[in-house]
Amino acid sequence: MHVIELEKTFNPKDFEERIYALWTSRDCFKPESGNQGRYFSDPSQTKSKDPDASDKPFVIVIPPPNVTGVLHLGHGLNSNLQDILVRFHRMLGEKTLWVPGTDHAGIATQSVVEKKLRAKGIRRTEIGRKAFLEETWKVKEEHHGIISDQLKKIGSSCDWSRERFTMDEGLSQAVKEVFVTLYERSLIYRGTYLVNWSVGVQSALSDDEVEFKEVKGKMYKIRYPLADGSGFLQIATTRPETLLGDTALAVHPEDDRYSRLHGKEVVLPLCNRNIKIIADGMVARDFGTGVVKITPAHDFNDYQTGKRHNLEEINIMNPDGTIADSAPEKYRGLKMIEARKAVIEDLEALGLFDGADEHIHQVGHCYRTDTIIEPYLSEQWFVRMQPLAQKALKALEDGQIRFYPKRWENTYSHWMLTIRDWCISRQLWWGHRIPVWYDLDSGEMIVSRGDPSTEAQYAGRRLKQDEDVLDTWFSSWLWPFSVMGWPQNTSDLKTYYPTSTLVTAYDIIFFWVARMVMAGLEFTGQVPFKDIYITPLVRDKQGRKMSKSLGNGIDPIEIVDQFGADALKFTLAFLSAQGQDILMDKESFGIGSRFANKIWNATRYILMNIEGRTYLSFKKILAGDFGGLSDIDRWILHRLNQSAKIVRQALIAYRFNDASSAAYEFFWNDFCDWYIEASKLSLYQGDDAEKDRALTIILHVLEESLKLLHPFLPLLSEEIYQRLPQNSDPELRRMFNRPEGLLLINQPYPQFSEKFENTSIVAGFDTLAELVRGIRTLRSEFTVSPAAKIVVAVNLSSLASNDTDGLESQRFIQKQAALISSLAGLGKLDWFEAGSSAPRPGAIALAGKTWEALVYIKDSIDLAAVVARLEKTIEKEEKALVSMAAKLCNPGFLKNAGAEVIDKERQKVADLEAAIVKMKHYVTELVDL
RNA sequence: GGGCGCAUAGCUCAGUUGGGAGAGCGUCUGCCUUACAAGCAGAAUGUCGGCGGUUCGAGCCCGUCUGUGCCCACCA
Repeated sequence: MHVIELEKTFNPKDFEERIYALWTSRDCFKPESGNQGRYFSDPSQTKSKDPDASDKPFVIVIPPPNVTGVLHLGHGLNSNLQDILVRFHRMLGEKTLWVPGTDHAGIATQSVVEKKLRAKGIRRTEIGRKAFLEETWKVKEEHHGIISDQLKKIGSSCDWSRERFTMDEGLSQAVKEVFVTLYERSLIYRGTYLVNWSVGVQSALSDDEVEFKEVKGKMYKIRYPLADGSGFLQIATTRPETLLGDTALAVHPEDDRYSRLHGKEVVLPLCNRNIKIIADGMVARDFGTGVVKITPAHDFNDYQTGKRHNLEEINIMNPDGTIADSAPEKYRGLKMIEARKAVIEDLEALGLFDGADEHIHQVGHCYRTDTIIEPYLSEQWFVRMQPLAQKALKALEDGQIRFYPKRWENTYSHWMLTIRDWCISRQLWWGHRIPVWYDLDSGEMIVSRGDPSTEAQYAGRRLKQDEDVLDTWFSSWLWPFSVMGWPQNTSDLKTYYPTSTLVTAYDIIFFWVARMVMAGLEFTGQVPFKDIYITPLVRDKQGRKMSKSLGNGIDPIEIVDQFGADALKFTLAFLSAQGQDILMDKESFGIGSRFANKIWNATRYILMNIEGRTYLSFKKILAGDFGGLSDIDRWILHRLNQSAKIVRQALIAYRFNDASSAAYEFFWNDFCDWYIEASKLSLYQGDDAEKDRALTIILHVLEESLKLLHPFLPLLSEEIYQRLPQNSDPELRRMFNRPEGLLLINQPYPQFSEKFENTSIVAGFDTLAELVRGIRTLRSEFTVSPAAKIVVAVNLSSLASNDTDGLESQRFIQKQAALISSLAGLGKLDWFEAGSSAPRPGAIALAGKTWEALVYIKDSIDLAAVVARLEKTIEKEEKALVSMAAKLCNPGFLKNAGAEVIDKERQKVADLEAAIVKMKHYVTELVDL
């Protein structure tokens, strides 16, 4: 065989970039490449379809990261899980597409650019909208490559030829189309309402963009003198400065304390205006004094109350958060917080301030700038959400969409049920400008897909486009179909929409997931995806979110540099238990790193042995040629078969930790620890024919393992796959009619097959493993050097009948045991009979379920320790026996448990009893020794 | 105030139809055994948060309490 040895030291840097470049150079990530879709698009294809493969393409659209952002570990996790799914489905033979792209992220990006300008002493208002946007596009272009390069660096198999940006030409078209259509369907309206105003951004926000935080504040008690001079009313407020905009006081209609005051007036302190006392059910009688100040323009409750009572709405705030001219001159221009202080001081001077109590309450903060949200009266655009929500709710009820884990469905429906209209206008420059024009003369409003100012129809009219832009999510919610070319009926749209699975974190279920379902249903009549996998959140070991301010973030690229992309990917998958946040630090990546190293070295060992060997036909070996399969071969093929089943089931159920750990356990525990060790019998001691036979099988199992592992360690598995002789040697490829090329697009995913199922072989293996472990433990107890050869007499007569196969198995196990546990030799089979109570002097007896052995160790140093250990075990087992036996005496158990269960229990008790008897027997012997 | 999670080995967590408790890391012991010391072999470690219930049988089902985290919500 053609020899390619692996470098002694595993270094992912040697191949990661090269392998990724190889994939892209062959257009592997395009759904048209390789074997993708082979089972259904080509009628002449004779290969049978994978039982787990769907006839439809498998499609994922990436949750577009912020274009000016950098990859954080959350992206790393998210992209990795998508990559695993995509690679798995690709190998199932489905046509597979993963669409990458980025989001223009209005507020975040504009802030970045503003900050940059400010560093140069420039304000955006100084350079104007046009220049500012040019600058922003420049920044976008500079940054754009960062995220995609980082995604490439972690091995993401996205189709880069289909990369999109939320503000590119096509997507802008989609946004306009949607805006105008919704307007035409009366689902978009404009009006003056109280909205969440971010003073930091100086823009309106949607309800979902407000984060409520617990704040230690004060409850101020203020006197409002009655206008008729008959006294005063005390009110309590957390925001005394809004007093300047009060237009009423309210009491509960049935509150006897105040019923005589309904309709009377109080003098608004500091403003010298009279305001009415109204009765309204919104007032809680038992809170404070039962009197509430009403400021319709600066409080959401008061706004509603104001509407009910037709109160005046006095806006006392400027967009920048300072007091407006509608307030008394003294306070104008002060920031709200400064005004608070001034108001309290002035009230105190007037004897109207009754002190303040500590008060903890929830205060809305801007999710981007973390500044306090002010309710602010302004003219904005809104989407009427209820009609959309109804459809989206029904889609969940009908089972058209499904969340993993399922509990997020409650979050989704709860949001849908309590939904309010969506404020979509933002007072920013960076974003999709609202496609509405106003005739400056007539005031007419023109909502248009095109640009009316260039259309003949509007020639000669003075038109001005709405100054505002749309909420970023107004383009994101179209993502699954806009990236496919909608509103054009493109072939991509027809082929790849609706998509299959959405992979995202729970913090954007409202912002994004829910709204995408709405938009999908409204504009395409279909849900945009069927499965929604909600990823865990990555946290530090203390359970805190990773953030810049805490400095506890982990840079995925740093991890790639230190451990390799596969180590990053494998570790994240391994730790991704469904519905459980991941707590980790840098050291956690040792899991993946060590595993990758293990795979490398196992392969290295195998490749070191191929010099001069002949690669045989695995099929023929299966058929019994070249000596056929040995028991241990049957066992590893059985385990591989089982593992393929487990991994597949886990991936289909989005159980990434189960999938990756099943593959891990198979490779490390079964393949490396046992099978490769056992192979040394053949590779070191066998004749040429045996070496060829053994190596062919081991290469086969290795290759299957690489396929199994590919979704989790794509770069490494591809690299090694390329180096296996059956793939690197053109002659072998021709001879065995093997596909040329690449693991990721040419090879099917390992699948379960009945023909490799072999439960009886598992029993044989268990005997071997038990025997070997027993001998190893003894060695360890007696501190016998691993290099020292010892003698063991083994009796396996209870293992199998005396037919040829049985004897063959016994001999095989003996040889394997001798090899794996470094024995000098083994006694003759017939030397030691079952149940013999007279072991030779100097021997220590061992026993398992189906075997007994005598281990000759002359240099025993601590017999007492062995006896003690054995006695401890006996004690433990006897306890277990008591409870198990009790079960069998329990009439209830015998009556209610199934016959099968009872039989199983009986067998277990019998086995345990026998084992205990044996152990006791050995203890006496040991003591006598 | 409502809703949803989580409490299992020193740490981080698995445990999918209820049938004698598991992994990784860490710890201890012995090994540089011609693939791997990023390794190998062996060992120790748990009233599965408390209490009660259902059941022949509960880490798993039900109730309740405690601790803890998140989401939603107009008590000024």
